[in-house]
Amino acid sequence: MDAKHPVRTTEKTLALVEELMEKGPCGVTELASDLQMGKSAVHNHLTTLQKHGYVLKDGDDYRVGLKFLEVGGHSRKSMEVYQIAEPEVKSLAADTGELANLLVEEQGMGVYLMRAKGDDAVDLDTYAGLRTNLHTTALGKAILANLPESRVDEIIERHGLEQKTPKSIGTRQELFEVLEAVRERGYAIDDGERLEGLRCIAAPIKSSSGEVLGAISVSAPASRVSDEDLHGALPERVLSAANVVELNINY
Amino acid sequence: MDAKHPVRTTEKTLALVEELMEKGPCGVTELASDLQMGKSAVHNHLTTLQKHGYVLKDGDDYRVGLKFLEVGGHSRKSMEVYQIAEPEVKSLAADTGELANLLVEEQGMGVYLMRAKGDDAVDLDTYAGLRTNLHTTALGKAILANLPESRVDEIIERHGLEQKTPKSIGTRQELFEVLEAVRERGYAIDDGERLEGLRCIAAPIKSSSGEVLGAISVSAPASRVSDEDLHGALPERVLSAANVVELNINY
DNA sequence: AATAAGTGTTCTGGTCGGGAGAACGGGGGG
DNA sequence: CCCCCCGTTCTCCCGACCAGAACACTTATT
Repeated sequence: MDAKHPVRTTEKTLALVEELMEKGPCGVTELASDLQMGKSAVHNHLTTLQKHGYVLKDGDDYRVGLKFLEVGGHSRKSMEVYQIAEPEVKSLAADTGELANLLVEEQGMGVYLMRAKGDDAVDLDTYAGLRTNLHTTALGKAILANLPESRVDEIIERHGLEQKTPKSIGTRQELFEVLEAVRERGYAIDDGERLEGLRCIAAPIKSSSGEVLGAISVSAPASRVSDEDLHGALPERVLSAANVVELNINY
Repeated sequence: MDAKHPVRTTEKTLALVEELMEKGPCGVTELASDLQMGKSAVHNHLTTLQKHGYVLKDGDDYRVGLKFLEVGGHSRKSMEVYQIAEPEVKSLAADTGELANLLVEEQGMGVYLMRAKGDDAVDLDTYAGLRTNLHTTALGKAILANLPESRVDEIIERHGLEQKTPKSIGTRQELFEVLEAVRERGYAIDDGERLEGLRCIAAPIKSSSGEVLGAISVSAPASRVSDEDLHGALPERVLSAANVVELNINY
């Protein structure tokens, strides 16, 4: 489903925003050379974005503005799965003392909708809105395990199976074996695949018709998660949270 | 500082996104008639936005995607005042049991960066990213009170003094009197101006050079805030939270 | 001080692409 | 079965995007 008649001007604007996001605040000339555009074009785009609040000027540098947060925040707020799961994720974090997360799938990528920190939680560099490859996290695996096989293949084709660490899943074969195990267990595990020493347990949120709406997880340092915990009390607590959300969504 | 050579194509894209945000998911024809554009133009813009994750297609309807949350979330995460104030706002909410907020000023408007709910917190329809006129909230008044008079006048000229409720501040004169009182007290109050029965106390966060970086607040139903609390224990707790943030920002 | 080299901003014209309008395809209701 | 309305595709013309040059500053260097 590609754009047959892409609006090139809009694509330039978006490229500008994303470049500005990655590099942080910077000036017109630098952006122009990075994106191979003329200075005047960059300037026109930036002032247009500024006029509408999407970009701000700090002295001579430009940076992305909070208008994106308004649009994105509104979008998130209007998602049923967020509204219902939010309190559950918070209490999951409070009960376990660890870091709890909520992820949804969008265009084959995982998007963190929120994170809640318990009293002892590790501080990962995730944030609301962050995108990640589904096959690299427990959250993503919990979602993939509940998508039709054809859909999973589409996602592999579109985004590949990038290996973040040596432990990452690297082949289609390996992925499908892991997903089968997830389906049997009912929850997904990440034991140091994403980050050495970090253990993660995730459970899917499914609608009454069986469609996956997202996934909930808890992340904790391996030092606080014994091997028994990894397949005992912790998954149970995560599954129970996911279950409460499912019940509330399906009335 | 208006755009001298606005990129009209980009403005159409942005208008499309904002219309889509306000109306929620809807189809090409409806958007086209709302924005007085041709169907093909709308379609081209939407597919372009979709290609980059800013818009999604649900059946025949389009809706805004979470890419905005990624950009906005990244922008928020990179703000020093957010990084430092976030834990303080959370503990403010936990201590008081009420709703705590963090607001910053951008282009003359207030933008909520976050909200944290205590155990008894009321559930307002604010969300991270929401924009509000500064003169209508305690948070905004705490900020305005610490901006140069000329800046306040610019903001009045740009955004007016819209009256949300009959109690709202309606004239420049009235606003400046209120701001003077805020400066003397050190904190701002909203006693039912924004919402009948809601009381709100806000304190500014200032850098060592005296510049306002944002404001912190607590919102609670009037039934739980006695008149003594309104000028006693509660402001003290809010001021202390703001103070901790100031100390951490200024090292 | 005067110069040079960097910046962001403005201006203009040519040319490339955005978008109106018409045509297509397909799904749903009378 | 037909009709109406939807999203999508197509084509061609006119308008707008943007390269490049000129301008107005600030800052570093001589």
